[in-house]
Amino acid sequence: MASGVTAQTGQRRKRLNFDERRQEFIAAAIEFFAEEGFESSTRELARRLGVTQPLLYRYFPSKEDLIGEVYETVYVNRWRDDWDAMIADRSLPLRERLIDFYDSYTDVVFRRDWMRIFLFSGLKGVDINRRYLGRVRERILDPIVRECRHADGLDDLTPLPQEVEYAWVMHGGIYYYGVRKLIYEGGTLDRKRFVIETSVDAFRAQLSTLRDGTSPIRW
Amino acid sequence: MASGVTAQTGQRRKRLNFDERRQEFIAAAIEFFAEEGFESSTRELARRLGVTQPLLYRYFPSKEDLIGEVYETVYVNRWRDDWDAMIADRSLPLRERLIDFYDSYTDVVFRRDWMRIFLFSGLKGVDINRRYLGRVRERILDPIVRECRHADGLDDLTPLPQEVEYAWVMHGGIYYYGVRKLIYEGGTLDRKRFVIETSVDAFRAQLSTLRDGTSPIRW
DNA sequence: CACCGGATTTATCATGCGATAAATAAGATT
DNA sequence: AATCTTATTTATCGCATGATAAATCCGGTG
Repeated sequence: MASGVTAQTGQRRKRLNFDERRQEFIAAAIEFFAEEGFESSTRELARRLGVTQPLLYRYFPSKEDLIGEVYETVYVNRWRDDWDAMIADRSLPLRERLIDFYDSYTDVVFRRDWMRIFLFSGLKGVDINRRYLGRVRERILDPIVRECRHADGLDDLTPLPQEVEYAWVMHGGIYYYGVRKLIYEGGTLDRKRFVIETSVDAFRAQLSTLRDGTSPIRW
Repeated sequence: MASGVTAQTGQRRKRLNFDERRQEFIAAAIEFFAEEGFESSTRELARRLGVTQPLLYRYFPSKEDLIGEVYETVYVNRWRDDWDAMIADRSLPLRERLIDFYDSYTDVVFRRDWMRIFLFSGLKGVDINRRYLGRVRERILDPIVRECRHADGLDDLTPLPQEVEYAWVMHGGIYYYGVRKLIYEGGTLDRKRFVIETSVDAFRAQLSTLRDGTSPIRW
């Protein structure tokens, strides 16, 4: 088949420069590996792209390098830098901030490709998942706990370990809603708003009782 | 190498009957596939068992059949039938029942092999995950909500959809604690008890406000 | 001891994989 | 129009995979 003509449609395609073409391949790789797993073949990926398999090796030295680009694009590029500000903007009520943040955050992660890539790479034991979760803790959960402490009139904003652990539980509860709907049930996210509001409210209420020691467990 | 002598140690092994040998293979397959994924080779599995690869086909018609046995053993055989009774035993306080149940439930699912098998099979899109979650809902979450309604003095115990959805969130929060520790962080579960108690307490408190409509969201 | 039957291994097939080298096609440059 | 450049394809290598058939081993039985 001639170049500049896609395999599937036979349509003429504009010739892209190296970087654009590379990005096109990465985008297709995300979709492909998210659905089929990283063990799927470069031949099948090339077939879906309408090119031959050796062409991929013109743009990426190895399959593992291509997968690395997939990680980078999904985990790093989709992270939104305004999340910090959303959480910390004290001109708004804390409840509103947390709900707005999780609305925005789940717009990013409640996507089939994001979740499946995350699950696949986590099972491979790649270090990037650990790094991502470290970032969640530092830039999301710690700040949330700090804002809660501030809203509750505490002077020392330093998060207690049990506060962070419980923030993980709230976070996980919301996240697992997405996993269940998108990965297991294949359904819609029409109760996302309810889940976020309920989780945030329950978290805030429980966090105080956790702190002032009325909870039966202390560390 | 002669039969009855393991490949690795050269030790003599007692000759097992067909069913015992089969179970031995399944147990090894669980460990192996949990760690390496279902795409890993039957040759490597056989190597770890100290037998040759074609021997597996004496006990299982195909790799897919062996994997089916893995599912069956992990999902069905490890389910404990006394969980229903633990949740419904009204001679004990509800809080205690829920905590005891989740202690027991997480003893089963907070295991690296269980979780990884579940994640791998879920990503494969096998139907067994959906069936498992259906069972969780019917035999765990619905009963929990019913017991909460009973404890709150309601006559109609029929769970409302938002009650069940929120029960899923609590369940997911606890579950995700295990995933995070066992899959991503590779750490210990030393805060399991705290996570369960906090989640259960927050759930019970939030469930009432959810029900009597003080929550800002209604369906 | 001789023999039978099932457990296990050896040998092999067809297929698919990641990767590389060489040939070709097509747009850009002069 | 002729030439250069590079994107893309064709051909191929070495290796691993799931699966099958035939040979071999070995414990149990007479």
